[in-house]
Amino acid sequence: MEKKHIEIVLIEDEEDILELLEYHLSKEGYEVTGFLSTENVEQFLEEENPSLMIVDRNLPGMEGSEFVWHLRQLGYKIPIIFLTARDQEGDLEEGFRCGGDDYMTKPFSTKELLLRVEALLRRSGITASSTVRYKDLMLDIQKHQLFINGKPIDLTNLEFRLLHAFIKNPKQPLDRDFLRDEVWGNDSTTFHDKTINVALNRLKKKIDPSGEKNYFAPVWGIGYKLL
Amino acid sequence: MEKKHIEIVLIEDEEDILELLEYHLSKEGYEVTGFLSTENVEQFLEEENPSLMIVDRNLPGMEGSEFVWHLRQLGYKIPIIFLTARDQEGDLEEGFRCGGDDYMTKPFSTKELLLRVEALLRRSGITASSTVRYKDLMLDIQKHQLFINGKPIDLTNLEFRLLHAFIKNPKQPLDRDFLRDEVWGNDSTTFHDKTINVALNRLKKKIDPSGEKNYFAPVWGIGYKLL
DNA sequence: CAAGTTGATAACATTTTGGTTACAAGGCAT
DNA sequence: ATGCCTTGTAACCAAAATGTTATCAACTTG
Repeated sequence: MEKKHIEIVLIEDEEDILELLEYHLSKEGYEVTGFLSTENVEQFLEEENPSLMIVDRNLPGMEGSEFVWHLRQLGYKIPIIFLTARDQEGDLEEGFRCGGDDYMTKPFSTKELLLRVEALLRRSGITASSTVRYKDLMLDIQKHQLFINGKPIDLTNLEFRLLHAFIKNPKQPLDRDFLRDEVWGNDSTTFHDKTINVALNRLKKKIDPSGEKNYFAPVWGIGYKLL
Repeated sequence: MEKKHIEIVLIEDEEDILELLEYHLSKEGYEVTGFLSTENVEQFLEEENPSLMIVDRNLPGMEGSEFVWHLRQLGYKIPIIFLTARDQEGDLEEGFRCGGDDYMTKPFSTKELLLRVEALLRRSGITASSTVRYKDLMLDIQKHQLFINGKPIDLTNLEFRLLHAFIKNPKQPLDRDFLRDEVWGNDSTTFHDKTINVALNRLKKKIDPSGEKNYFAPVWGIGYKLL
């Protein structure tokens, strides 16, 4: 698996399990840092900026949930998955209450953990894949390349930013001010009314020359929306 | 439990379970809308703007995961929790792959479901529904769109502002000066008496062409009110 | 009921906004 | 520098929204 450049912190006092999880997560392309206790983790968080944490509830010294609560108090918003050997509801509730996002009971399947990691990263807006899709449009963020039903379409820089803005907010009317900020940058003092019209027109013509797909619809007096 | 003004959609074909979950979620203060199949759900999503969906994987007609995949293709980002009676890893993987955020296997504890709902809402940043309602009128502020009994009605900008002013102050006579300020903006120096009449007339005709609903009533010498 | 005032409605005029095209200015690679 | 590509600007037209005016109906008051 290729590198994803997504950092995951793993806190687990049973060394076997720690190593096993490190192995599987690394194999998936995540950059994993393992800890046997909560010690030094806070310092690590100050320096690095990991995307997700997997924490055992049952740790020596400070309890996992207590530690997470502490982090949340400090303002850390990092997504957290709890692991636990116990299965009582009280524990589960405590785990969620202190700010956990997901909770898995040992023994669990590695596959499920990986899926939950992925889902949580997705929901948190940390995209492993560098592509965004909408209907038959697929936008490769890194390559600045659009694919329509797999067919590559070259976009200019402006067209790319514009389409990206719309795909990020599908079905929503985006008003002209928003688009000006998002696509052109708010620094422009002189900004002509029709600049957006023309830019969108060019984009429409490029991604749908025959005009049969109707990707965009004008919202009168507001702006445009992606259907 | 007091109202939270958070809307949850529930799709589950076993009526017992549907009712049970509706009961528990309502008791927590959520506004729940239950469906026995995926039918009509898409239309519902167009009109309302729920914050979360709970979907059975095993539905008559369209599979739950297939349906969710479909929604994701259309650009819906709504958080989704899957329910399933099955327990094979393949199913679980499919559930996450098609865009689910969490996955619970029946039988599960209601408590855990509630906790997971809460955690997912927290992580998603709860979107307070941007709608205003009055009787069978529902105004979606973000979409700039009016729905009457679920049927979308396109409004012009002026009509939208006008109706918004009335829905914000239902049953209250709004005088012409107030409406001028609120809807037209107080900067207009030349403002004809009949402008408001004509504008409201157009609005009335658009939202109630047959004139049977009688949304508005004139208040002689003052202005109008929404009944 | 009569007169005056206000509202409803329809037709028309004006203004605002979007679509489209052509052209010009600037950037970038050869 | 030359030529191509990108992007902004302007001009024009079309469409939509909104304003204006005129006429008639409804209401209020004496």
